[in-house]
Amino acid sequence: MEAFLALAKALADETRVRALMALRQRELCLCQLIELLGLAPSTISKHMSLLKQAGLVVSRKQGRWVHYRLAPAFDATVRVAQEWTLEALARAPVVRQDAKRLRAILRLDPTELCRKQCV
Amino acid sequence: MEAFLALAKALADETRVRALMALRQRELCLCQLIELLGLAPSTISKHMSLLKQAGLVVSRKQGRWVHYRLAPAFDATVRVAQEWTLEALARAPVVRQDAKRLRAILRLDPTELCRKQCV
DNA sequence: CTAACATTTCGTTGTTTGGCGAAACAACAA
DNA sequence: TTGTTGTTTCGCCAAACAACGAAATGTTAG
Repeated sequence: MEAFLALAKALADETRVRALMALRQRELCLCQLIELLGLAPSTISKHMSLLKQAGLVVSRKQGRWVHYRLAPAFDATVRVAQEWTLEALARAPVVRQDAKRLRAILRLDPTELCRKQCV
Repeated sequence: MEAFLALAKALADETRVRALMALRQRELCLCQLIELLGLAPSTISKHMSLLKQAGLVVSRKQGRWVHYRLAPAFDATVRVAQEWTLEALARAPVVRQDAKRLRAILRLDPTELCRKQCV
């Protein structure tokens, strides 16, 4: 029950599901998610931490950067939650818009991107 | 996105998913859910209203009583949400205990139940 | 009609949650 | 070392939410 509620709560916030959808194709580092979602670093960090605790994403530290990607779901409940979300939101306007903006963000140099955010 | 978030939020509360699980086999009237879940009538009513708005349950008015049952899910997103929940929580201790208590509630003599039992 | 009763709505209260900024932390660079 | 930088933690505030009781609603019984 606890694990299920953690999943449902993780999916009950628009910012978090937008982040989740952005990870569909590739892993992203926190600064890229910050740029995409337009919220404070501490806020995004907290959201990603919640998604991680629920088992929906995993993180990988590479130097100073933390990369997030969809969790390989060994657990059936997590896998169904992921599939449910991906399927339900694939055509949502916000998600499509994010996908477009993400392509632009990925064209930028990650280092420059982070520097830009520090201003 | 709105409909998805309504579903996720509806499933992000233990009382509501317990109610949902109790409706697996048969429809129940509000007073039976009140008895099962042990909360105030107004609280349960509000929870059921939320589940209904999300599309997870439907209600049927019969006399003074309102019966709730799982919604026949024509919408794929709703159906997957229902299946995800039913599958994930089928073996949860609280849910099993509720199922047991529910059998007792359904066995109670209507007269003794005064305000709680439905015909 | 009036009374009784199941349910809903409304207003209040205490808790949870999402947001931010400042400071702490961690990893690299000079 | 010292400074820079990406991320996280902490403390705070405002909004959202779950719970209750009282009052309103709607329905059947007398």
